[in-house]
Amino acid sequence: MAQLARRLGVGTSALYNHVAGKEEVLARVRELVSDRIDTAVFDRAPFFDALLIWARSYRDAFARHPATIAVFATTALSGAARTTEMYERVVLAFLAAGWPDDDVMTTLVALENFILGAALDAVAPDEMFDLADATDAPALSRVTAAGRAAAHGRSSDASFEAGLDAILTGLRVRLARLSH
Amino acid sequence: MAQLARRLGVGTSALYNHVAGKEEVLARVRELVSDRIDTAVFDRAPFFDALLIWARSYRDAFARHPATIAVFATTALSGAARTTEMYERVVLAFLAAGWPDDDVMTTLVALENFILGAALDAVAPDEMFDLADATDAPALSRVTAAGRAAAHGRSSDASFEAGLDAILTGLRVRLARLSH
DNA sequence: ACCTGAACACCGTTCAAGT
DNA sequence: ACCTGAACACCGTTCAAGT
Repeated sequence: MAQLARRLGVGTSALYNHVAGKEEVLARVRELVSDRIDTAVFDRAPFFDALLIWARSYRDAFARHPATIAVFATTALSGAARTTEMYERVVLAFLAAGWPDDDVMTTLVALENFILGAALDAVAPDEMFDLADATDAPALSRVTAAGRAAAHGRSSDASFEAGLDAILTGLRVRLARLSH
Repeated sequence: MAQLARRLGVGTSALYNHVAGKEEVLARVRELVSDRIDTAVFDRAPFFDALLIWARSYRDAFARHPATIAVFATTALSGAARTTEMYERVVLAFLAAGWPDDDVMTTLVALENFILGAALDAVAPDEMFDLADATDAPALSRVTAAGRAAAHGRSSDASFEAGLDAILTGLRVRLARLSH
């Protein structure tokens, strides 16, 4: 709140004329994040293709607000109407794809878990491992170097795409299994 | 620090005789978490079976320290020898399974992203959606109710298992593809 | 309707002073 | 070697006072 007020060139207490407190500010930021998630894609693309686009926009939207990811992941969404709207659209896409009612949320949350974890990783420093420890971990330092050389651009992007590809492959299998 | 000192029945400043600051405390907790992750399983079980056990113990270990998940996911590990040790063991298992050098870290981090996201979800309240918003989102509230009825126990566990199953299925396909 | 400024109960960190 | 207690620069929130 202090930081926000400073950015606005105003006293901290002035904020309380507009919001109830820190919690409301976070709830509103969550709405801004939700607005950036592309749900319209479910209208124009096949389910699994749309899921890929949706997941990418989801991660990007959250990565714009690093400090809030953990808060949002663990805080119940109350008074976040536009976020609920986003969920409703995705749930409808799952159902239209033939997903069984009792497995939609389980699967959606599983996918979300990966997306939020990847959003955290996206805002992490690219160099997670010290060179100091490298001598004690030869295999780790070797594959880290090999991975960095292979991945053009941010390695966090490569991990996100790899994980997303894997989980969507697995979900195709899951859907086939569930609708035996 | 204040909370920790209070728990120890000591003044806050007394802590600085033992640790350099808050950051060192967090680094040490990270080591405690790493110690709880089962890496020995890679010695006694086939790769993908071991990966399943490892991932479960990883999530459980982190879920024990909710407040630290986001910090650990975004903070470089310096002076975390036992955490590096954990990574080294897992990397060796990937290599032994025939994983190509330049794709080990990409895949490992992808899997970790899911695990950390699931750990965040595990400490979140079980009721994420208000009943108030339910009227505006009929499909969401229907599948939420159906999911809760189907999942015996915590729904976050069901999501973790579903996601883990999907991602491991996808990784089997990925390994087969990479070693064409 | 919206701001300021003082006040309160908190933080993490430092440092002189004690034993 | 390890603690206390005061001090400092921060937090989020409340409230009386101003315009």
